[in-house]
Amino acid sequence: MAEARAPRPLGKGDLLYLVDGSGFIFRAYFQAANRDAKYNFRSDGTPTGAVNMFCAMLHSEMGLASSRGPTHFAVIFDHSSESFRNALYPAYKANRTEPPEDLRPQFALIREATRAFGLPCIEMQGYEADDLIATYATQAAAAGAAVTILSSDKDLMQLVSPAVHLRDPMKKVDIGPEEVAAKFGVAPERVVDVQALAGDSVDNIPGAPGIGVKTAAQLIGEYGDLDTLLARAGEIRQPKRRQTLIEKADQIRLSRELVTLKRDVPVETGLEAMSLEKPDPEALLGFLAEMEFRTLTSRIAETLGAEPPAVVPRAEAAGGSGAAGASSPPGAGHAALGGAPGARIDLPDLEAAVHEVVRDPGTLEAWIAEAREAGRLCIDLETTSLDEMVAEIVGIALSVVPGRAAYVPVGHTTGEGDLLGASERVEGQLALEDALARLGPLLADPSILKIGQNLKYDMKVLARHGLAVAPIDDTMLISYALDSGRGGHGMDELSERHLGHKPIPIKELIGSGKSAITFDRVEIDKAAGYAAEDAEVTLRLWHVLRPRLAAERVSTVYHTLERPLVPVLAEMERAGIRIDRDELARQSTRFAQKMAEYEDEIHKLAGRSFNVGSPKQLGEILFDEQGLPGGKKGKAGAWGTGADVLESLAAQGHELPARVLDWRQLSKLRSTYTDALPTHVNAETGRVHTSFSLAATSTGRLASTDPNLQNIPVRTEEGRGIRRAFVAEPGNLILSLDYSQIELRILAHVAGIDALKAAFREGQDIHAMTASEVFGVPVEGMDPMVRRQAKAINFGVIYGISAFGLANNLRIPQGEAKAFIDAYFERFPGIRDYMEATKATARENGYVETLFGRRIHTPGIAQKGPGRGFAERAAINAPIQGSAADVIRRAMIRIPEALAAAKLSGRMLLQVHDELLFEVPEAEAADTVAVVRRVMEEAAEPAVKLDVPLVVDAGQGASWAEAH
DNA sequence: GTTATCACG
DNA sequence: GACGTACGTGATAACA
Repeated sequence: MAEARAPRPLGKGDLLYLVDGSGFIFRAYFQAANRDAKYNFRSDGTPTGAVNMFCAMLHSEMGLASSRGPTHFAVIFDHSSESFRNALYPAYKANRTEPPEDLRPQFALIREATRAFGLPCIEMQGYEADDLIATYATQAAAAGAAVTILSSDKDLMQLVSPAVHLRDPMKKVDIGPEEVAAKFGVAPERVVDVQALAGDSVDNIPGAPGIGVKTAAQLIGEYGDLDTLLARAGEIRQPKRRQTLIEKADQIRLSRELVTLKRDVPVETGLEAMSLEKPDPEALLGFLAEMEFRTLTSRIAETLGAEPPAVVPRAEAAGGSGAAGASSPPGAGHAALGGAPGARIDLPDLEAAVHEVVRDPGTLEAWIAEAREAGRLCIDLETTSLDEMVAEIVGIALSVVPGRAAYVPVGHTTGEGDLLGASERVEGQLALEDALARLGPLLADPSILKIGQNLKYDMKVLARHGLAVAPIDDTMLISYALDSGRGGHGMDELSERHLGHKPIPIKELIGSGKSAITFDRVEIDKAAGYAAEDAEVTLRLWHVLRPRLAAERVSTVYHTLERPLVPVLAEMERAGIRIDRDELARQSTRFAQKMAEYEDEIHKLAGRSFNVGSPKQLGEILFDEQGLPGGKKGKAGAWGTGADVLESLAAQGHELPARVLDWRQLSKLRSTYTDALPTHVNAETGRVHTSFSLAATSTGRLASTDPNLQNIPVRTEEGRGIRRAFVAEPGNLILSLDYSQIELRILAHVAGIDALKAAFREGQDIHAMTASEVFGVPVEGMDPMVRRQAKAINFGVIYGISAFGLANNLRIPQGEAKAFIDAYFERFPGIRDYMEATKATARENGYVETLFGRRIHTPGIAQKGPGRGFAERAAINAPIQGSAADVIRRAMIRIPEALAAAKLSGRMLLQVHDELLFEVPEAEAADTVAVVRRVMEEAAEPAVKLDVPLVVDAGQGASWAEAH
């Protein structure tokens, strides 16, 4: 129950937000149009996009979740286009245009929305919103309160004072007296004088012809104020200006009257009525649900701690029939959707989609026929596990046209499984094998496009049933090609970003954490609503995203680097890699013994027992109790105990940190590798099957998960032992082929550094050569330390070098690091040029590109503050890391066919950024190396002809340790 | 769920 | 002149 509003007078310590409602409306409208105009309608056709954005903006500005938000809040609107100013000057705002057609019906709804939020909604005949804002701001400031006006209208800048600030709701910048002075060149009190002189073409204020803001500010600065200026106009040197000011004095005074806001409007609503209260959930959520804002309804229900009401699409409610089970398409659109793939079409309302549960072969065949007719099909499997190697199919969601989707349940069981696990198959489902037998030919049909979100998952599950899926289009990968760097590419995120719709969270069906159930135990009707929505949303995303590929010139990236990799990775992942569990168990035991010894020693050194694995406790021991030097607390107030800190303490001769480092290394190896890897062995295949994410990184690299096989230890002897457990089947060998220095080679190419290119062509030691050039020492008999430093510089360059970073890495003073960098740039000025050029590109375009055209967006490069340096270094690194990633992708795509053409039976197992791992029959090892090496070294061609050779090193053995 | 740490290229 | 920084990832344990 909402409490009755208690009027609370406003005074010192209070903060009043005054929203320029009319400005907000236009912002909301264009924001919505920008998002995706197609979805800005309620199911009955009422345009609601601006209402939706307006509500979202209000919600965020009210700051209900925060305690530092406003105490008072009001939204002010223009009553009509006429005001007292028209009496003064009939042409006032005469050249304003009519609001857009689809915005006009939203004005009333927006006022309704404001009231639903429980906010005063204020307007007055004869006055503009700005006058009311001026009046309230003046009153509030006089009462000692602070005021923030939410508007981007520069006419309001005259109101700014220490107590009254202006804030642009989109740009989120706060405008105080200093910012006004920066913009107008005068203090806020004199802004009207400047405006009076400069005039305003938007509002049709005449002003002084030939005088703009710059000149006006200069004149006011010189003479103090407008009256003085006009009185002493005769003194002005420039004849033309003098004449204008004398002749147009009346017009200028009139202009000032027009731009000066009225601060004494006889307002009816008092400030006390603006005290901000929590909205009445019933009224607000009711309104939002009526508008059919599903995402906003649930989000706001969450802030209010209330139950979100059901959102029932009007069209459907009016039609009277339930959604599920209806088999005829809604009147909208089927005919309109027959266009070519990716053609621009009008999508029917998402909230009104029809979800059909398919329980008999005939209905499934009807859907299959429809897909054949359309030439495409969106598919999404529901299964019992995220692990494709064990997942059982529970249901299949299909969609052919937006607006309709089907769910074919095949493996649902009774949810009431008791502790004995007794759960029975639910009646009324097609048999899995029957459904797959019918769908199989469709999925393999080369004339039918299969659309999905992360189809690699579905393809792997289907492959276990002997089904192939081709050709495909993957919305996740389309998004990745288009928008890498702009956010994630998961379906829920894409739906919110592009469709303005929040799909049903899986949590609502299966719960989360320990109490989560498997999908087969979800009721069929619930599952259908969820699954059908996913398939339909995916198809809608395809309609929205696919045309952008060509329009934004990233089709080639998608078609040559993303899509063809899907079947290749699916096969690698399905192959898996054999691990020697006994070897890992032996190592684990050895590590455990060693750790126990270290632990005893550590506790003795500390003088008491504690959890060595707790950085917090360790920090207290080292820095509070033992008082060791060099302690630094992080932002959380905890002592830093990272390896770098402990190493420097150990280097000073302290034993405790040295032992902790030893302990930590073993702890890491044991928990992450020797103990965790065996749990990932698949019961059926006896091998470990990682999953490669295609769209996880911003640069085009893959990422390996569950388990991550791209970070198996190699740098230390102890760690390298883990690789002995990655073994080939008897009679086979592990092959490892890796690109030598690929990122530096790409740098030499893109930056066009002749000396580096030549060094690579001649096969020189690139770090030694760098050292020789930078430090002026001969390569022969070089001090290994000097080479190490040059190596660090080379890596630094790839990362967007900074003196701080290099100093940290080499543990040298920052000044020395800077001298190194200066010397380096002195010798290789082209590198600095390249870095500057890359930053400039990123600033101009908002993205950088790899050699193969992959785009990596760099939002954040424009911002000020510490974030920018970050974004700049990422922008420098991205084309280099990304081009290398593209090269190995191209190689991977070609390798299966190259092996097949050479009649070689070896399998590709893993990719580790610049390395590929294979398992091959012993007899084929030499030939396989030859074929793969050739493909890898030529991978850039013919798209790009590198000025430097790519060189691939190869190794082989019974295990990864031997092959590397 | 977030943070600190550490494994890889 | 100060600020805060090497690029890109994922898994684990501790802690809240």
